[in-house]
Amino acid sequence: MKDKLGRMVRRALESALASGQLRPVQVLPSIGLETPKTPAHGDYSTNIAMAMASHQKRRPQDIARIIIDHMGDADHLLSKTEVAGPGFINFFIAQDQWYEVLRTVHDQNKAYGTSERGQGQRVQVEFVSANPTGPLHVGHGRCAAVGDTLAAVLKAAGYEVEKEYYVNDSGRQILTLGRSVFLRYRQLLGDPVAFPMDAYQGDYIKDLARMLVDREGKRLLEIPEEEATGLCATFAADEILAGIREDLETFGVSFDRWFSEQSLYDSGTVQATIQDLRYRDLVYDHEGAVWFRTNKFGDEKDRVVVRGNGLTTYFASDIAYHKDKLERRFDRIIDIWGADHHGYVPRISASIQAMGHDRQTCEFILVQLVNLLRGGKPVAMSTRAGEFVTLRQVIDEVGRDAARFLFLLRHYDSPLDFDLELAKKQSNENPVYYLQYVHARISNILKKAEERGYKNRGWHEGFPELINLPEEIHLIKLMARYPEVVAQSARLMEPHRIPFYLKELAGAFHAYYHDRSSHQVVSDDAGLSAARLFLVSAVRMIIRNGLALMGVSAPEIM
RNA sequence: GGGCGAUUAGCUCAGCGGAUAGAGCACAAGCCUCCGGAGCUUGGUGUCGCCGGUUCGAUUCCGGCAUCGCCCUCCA
Repeated sequence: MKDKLGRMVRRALESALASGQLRPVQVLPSIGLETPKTPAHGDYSTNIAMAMASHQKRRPQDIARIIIDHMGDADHLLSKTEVAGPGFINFFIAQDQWYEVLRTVHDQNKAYGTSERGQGQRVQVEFVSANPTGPLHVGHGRCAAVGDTLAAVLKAAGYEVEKEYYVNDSGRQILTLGRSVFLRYRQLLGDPVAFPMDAYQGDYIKDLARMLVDREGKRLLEIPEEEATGLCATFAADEILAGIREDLETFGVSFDRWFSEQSLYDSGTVQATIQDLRYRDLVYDHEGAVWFRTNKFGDEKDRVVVRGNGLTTYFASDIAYHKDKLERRFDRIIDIWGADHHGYVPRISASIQAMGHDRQTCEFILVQLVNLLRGGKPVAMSTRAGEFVTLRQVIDEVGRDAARFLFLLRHYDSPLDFDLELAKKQSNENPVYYLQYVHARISNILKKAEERGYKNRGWHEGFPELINLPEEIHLIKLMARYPEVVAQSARLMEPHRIPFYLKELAGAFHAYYHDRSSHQVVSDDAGLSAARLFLVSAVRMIIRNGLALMGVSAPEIM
């Protein structure tokens, strides 16, 4: 609808320019169509006349009038066009055109809302990527929900999307993990060895040690400590990673690829990358360490890639990792991180640029922290002491649907208060049920309709023009906006726009549904019933499609 | 001290440079002979943190200031 109108305005503008009634322009201005807040301002409006006013040296109202005079409307899309306010052109869509929206929704069904704006460009979305040194916690859950939904939204917008999890299965934190497990292992076997503060404190370390005792007995005490620690590290990391995969699967998040950091060392990519940088004089030696000239590319200072002790930093493998990503020829690379990593952005951007790519190729989404509450009171969390509420616990307590939905109900820029009690409430304070309820309700209506002899097929044979109440047209207008919402969500990389839109649609439906005196869907009037079934089943499709983008189920009964 | 983000109704938050800034919660009063009350209807609030700038037009963009959060290791 909007696209169609946009093309009409463009043609009118071109025609007006060709006629000489408007001064020639270097480039055709882009035509912004928006949905006015007030219905009195039409279904769509454009500010094009005001935008051109200064260049044209004429009153916006005059320009608007000229454009309108050049507009053709062969399809009778519009019922009224007017110039209003300081120079807006307001368009009123003819009522019968809205029925087309219902047909489109039904014809496209699960594809309704998708678009081609991505033109098949390849996008990689990397998210979660938590170290395999402990279970996922709520913060990772938010990143998982945001990343998975963004990927789905981008896919719906015509991008080819790959989801990836970067596994930090190398480096010091893995050694610490191995050491922690080995110490717990020794303790379990009666060795009263001290457990230091810098080891991982969580109870899951003890569980892993217990598994090792069951599996290996005392064997690890009889081999060199370094070897034993290494075995513990590999064992623990594998177990924890398996747990992470399982948790994410339960959360409905799947990845196309799990990329191992260690593989970058095994293949020599890290060393090769540093060599390459050295060859191009992008790294230098200083005080025994090797530094990357990130400062030359916008970072506040240079960064160490090889420490004085000869070990590479996390940053070193991350450069190699991003080099690998770049070589995989994605058109866009999106990294989703917790906001506490924001200081890392400039150095990654710097390294992208240093490797000869446009720094814009890699985009970053920084997801703010999650404050976990229970009944309004903060839940104590300390990773250091190993006390945190895991994603698994949250899913078990409030359910996957509520968790995913609530994680998406804030712009990722804002810190999120996640209240466990609220998430469990089946009331109007908890919006996820509000949406699912619409789906269940309409499902029930359709079921009742079938029982009364209205066959599914028959709805299409109804007369949509019987749908003509203002509330009904309002619902259709909302439905017409859905593809724009998805496209916008993709363009701005803002998944939260989906649940906000769906809440609005759900509210409009509930209001419609409740006025039974004039809106009874299934009645004795067969034609009207068929038409209204056509309307509400379209609502159901959109609710289902939107929830699907968020990874939230659309139940038929609740 | 430096960086990033935020600041909109009592609370939690939406808001694509546009016209009279919205929603949910909370509070109050109503609504089931009915296709599911996990619902609906009706009530009213705002110096859009402050000061400048750009613009025909700024809650929106830019700069400064204030406040809050996070970060600032040869940690990951």
